[in-house]
Amino acid sequence: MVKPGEENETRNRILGATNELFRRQGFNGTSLSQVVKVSGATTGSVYHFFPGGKTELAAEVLRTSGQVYQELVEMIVDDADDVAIAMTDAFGGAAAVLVESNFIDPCPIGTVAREVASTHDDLRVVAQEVMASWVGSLAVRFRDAGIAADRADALANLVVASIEGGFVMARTARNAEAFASIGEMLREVVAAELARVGAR
Amino acid sequence: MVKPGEENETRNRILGATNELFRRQGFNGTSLSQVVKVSGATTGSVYHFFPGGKTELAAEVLRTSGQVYQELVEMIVDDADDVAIAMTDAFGGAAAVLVESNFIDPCPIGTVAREVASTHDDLRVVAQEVMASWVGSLAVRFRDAGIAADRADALANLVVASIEGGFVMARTARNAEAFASIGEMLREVVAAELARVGAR
DNA sequence: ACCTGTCTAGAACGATCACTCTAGTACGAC
DNA sequence: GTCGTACTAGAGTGATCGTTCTAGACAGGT
Repeated sequence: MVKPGEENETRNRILGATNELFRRQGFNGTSLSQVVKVSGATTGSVYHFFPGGKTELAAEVLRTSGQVYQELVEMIVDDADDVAIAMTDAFGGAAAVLVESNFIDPCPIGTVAREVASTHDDLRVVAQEVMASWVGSLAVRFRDAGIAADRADALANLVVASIEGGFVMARTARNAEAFASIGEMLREVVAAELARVGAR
Repeated sequence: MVKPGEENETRNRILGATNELFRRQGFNGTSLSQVVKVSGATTGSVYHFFPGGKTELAAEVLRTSGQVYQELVEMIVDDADDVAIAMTDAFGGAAAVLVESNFIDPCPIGTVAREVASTHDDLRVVAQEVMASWVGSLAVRFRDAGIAADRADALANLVVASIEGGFVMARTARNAEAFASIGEMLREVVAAELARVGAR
């Protein structure tokens, strides 16, 4: 019996395996038989924990991994000397992860979102909520640094788009140099904005 | 009998149908039976023109649509008053296409690239060549506007990443406002770079 | 001891996948 | 006319897909 709030180990193994498989192959490229094999669970367990099947499983993967990424970025920003430096910290860290993982996609959300946006509206909405949350979280921190609300929103959108696009490019080229250089450009852009508002 | 260099109509219908299907559903989400149905061709014709099957068909779609996009962007840049204005022109145009097409993906390359980068290395290489060509084409135009080579490269990478990431966000949110705002931010970034080199 | 609910186990289902194969049509060359 | 090539046509292949289903294991609560 699992107490409320407590996490089930098999369920977590299924989520972890699916996350990794999505990052390599996307949603349509990943079969439940692969999930069963990699996670070490059985078909029965998968449908026990995710009665809605592959779609429900995917939704949960997007939500959990979206939150992990948000918390990671927030930690990086809050630990940095200012929000401009945080850009190179975040992009540099992600670049290192890309190289270490042999250019597996660092994040399943962008891939899955683009695959299913026209075919699985429920998954599209989940991905949209996750991305909106990222943008909102970043915008708050830009505002806290003294940047006006509308500029903070525009900046946050640019940063999130650059991360997603940078993942595509780095993964495709199997090379993270361009990715790191994007982080450096964003550092300059944010720094210029901070200088404009005479901040910090 | 098709003369050399002449284009075959059925082949083009197959390519066009596959392009559209990839933009809605990606590579793994699109079946050859769908391609056959939408194009009005037959399985025999598909394998006649693309003996390598789905992979060869996909490679050809990526190449042709990559070239179309490159020529479009080059036209926009060359028609604009300067490379900064070209940013809002390009992003504004793409935003309009997004809305008109009901947020079908404007471009199959990013989606397919991310799906298959770990599983179909030949397709990954094709996508990489296409993206590298985009970056190169943009970088040349930034250099022509007086921007130093390394800055031009970094700027071009940022722009291409922002386009790809912007597509993901707009398609997921079914809303192109953030996409257009990214174009405006890039216009400012490029304009600042032009001002720095005292150009044009 | 015996429920009850949670979770595991995996065979089986019909549908669909990418792909192959054989047969046929259309047409220019000669 | 009759060849050869380009192309169309679609039934058939085995494999694998997402999902369902039945059966059983294991744990408290009573």
